[in-house]
Amino acid sequence: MALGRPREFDPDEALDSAMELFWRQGYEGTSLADLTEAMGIAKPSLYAVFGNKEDLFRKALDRYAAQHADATYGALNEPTSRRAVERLLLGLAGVDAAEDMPKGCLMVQGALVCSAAGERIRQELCLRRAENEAALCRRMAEWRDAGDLPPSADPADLARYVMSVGNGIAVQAASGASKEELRRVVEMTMRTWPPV
Amino acid sequence: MALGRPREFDPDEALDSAMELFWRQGYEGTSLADLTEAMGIAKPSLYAVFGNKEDLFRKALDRYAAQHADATYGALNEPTSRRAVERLLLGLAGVDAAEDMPKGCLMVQGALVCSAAGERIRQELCLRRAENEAALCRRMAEWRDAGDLPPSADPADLARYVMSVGNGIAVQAASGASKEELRRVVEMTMRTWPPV
DNA sequence: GGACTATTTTACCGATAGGTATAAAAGTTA
DNA sequence: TAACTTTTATACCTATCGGTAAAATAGTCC
Repeated sequence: MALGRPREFDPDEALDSAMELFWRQGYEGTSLADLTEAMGIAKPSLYAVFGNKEDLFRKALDRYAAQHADATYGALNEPTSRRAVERLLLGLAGVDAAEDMPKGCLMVQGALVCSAAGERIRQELCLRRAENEAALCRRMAEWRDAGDLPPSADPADLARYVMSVGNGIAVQAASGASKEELRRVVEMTMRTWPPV
Repeated sequence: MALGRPREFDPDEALDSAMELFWRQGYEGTSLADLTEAMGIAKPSLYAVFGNKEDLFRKALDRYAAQHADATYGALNEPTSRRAVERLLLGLAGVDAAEDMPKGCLMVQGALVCSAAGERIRQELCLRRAENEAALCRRMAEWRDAGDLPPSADPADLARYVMSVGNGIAVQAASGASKEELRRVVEMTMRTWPPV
């Protein structure tokens, strides 16, 4: 096995570097020259292992989800909406304002708007955000049906409200807000949960 | 007066076109070719009247503020925090999801992240968002001192919380949320105001 | 009508964008 | 050692980026 010349770089490490760069500068704000320099490889190696720029971004997005976002969305497993929403928002605040990582959320600032060339990536991010909101919406319905939320509560409205706060936290983080400041935003949101 | 060949385009109309394009595609996502096509003028005319791309964006930002944002922030003149915050958030929702305009907020999505070349514009937007939050913070202190908010209320925390919801609404709008959906986010936020 | 002035059009600039062809290099297998 | 396979580095491709020089054009003033 292991035919041919062995690869000189670790694809996972290189993907981490690409992810951090996309996170910090966005999809269209990151050039292939930026990427190859940060990843420590040349363009042909990048294309051989990761495909084109769009493929690489999708792989970086998957890695972002696995390493940073998924644990936060594990909050949906909490038995009560209060504990879940608090854990979710605190998790987002922690990821968005971590000391050693880019500020903000890759799923928000990776391609919030873009040129025509980046439209497919923008829609991909829109879809992922919508999926997260839909998952939260389904859980809201379960909590309501279990009596954890009032029968009059609208699951879609509650999910959209929580994700609005979460996305707002992402913008505040990208603007330089500290983790402690964001924690206080979460605290104020939770002080009045549920808002019905 | 009026020496020389008369200008064939209306600078205000051209600036409106540029503003809408920056609003829809962001600072770096909008090329000079995009701009000149939408504005209906050639590059030398653009440079003569508006300066370079960065100058043009700043002028578009000023026009955005004058035509769309300033009226919303007039909500700060309301005598009570409840009326002000509700008017502010409803105003943002209305601007961010207006039918005939790009979705979202230029001050958020104009340059939330960018390449090194756009860093000055990103900081300019950060500064403007911070100024808006600071203005809201000052009003919160006044409302608190006037007895409209509890003495324990922290103006900075309240302002950051409101702007988080506002920025979250901007992201939701850019993701396709309708004005009615955003209106319900505001309603839930106001149902528990103040969150102290 | 001619001089003057500002705007238009056209063509162009160097730098960089994403992407690839080619061939040298570094291993494994026989 | 020779054949084979994969990755490497180098050089290059076309298109587009932001920005500008030069000349043609369309008005006003005398």
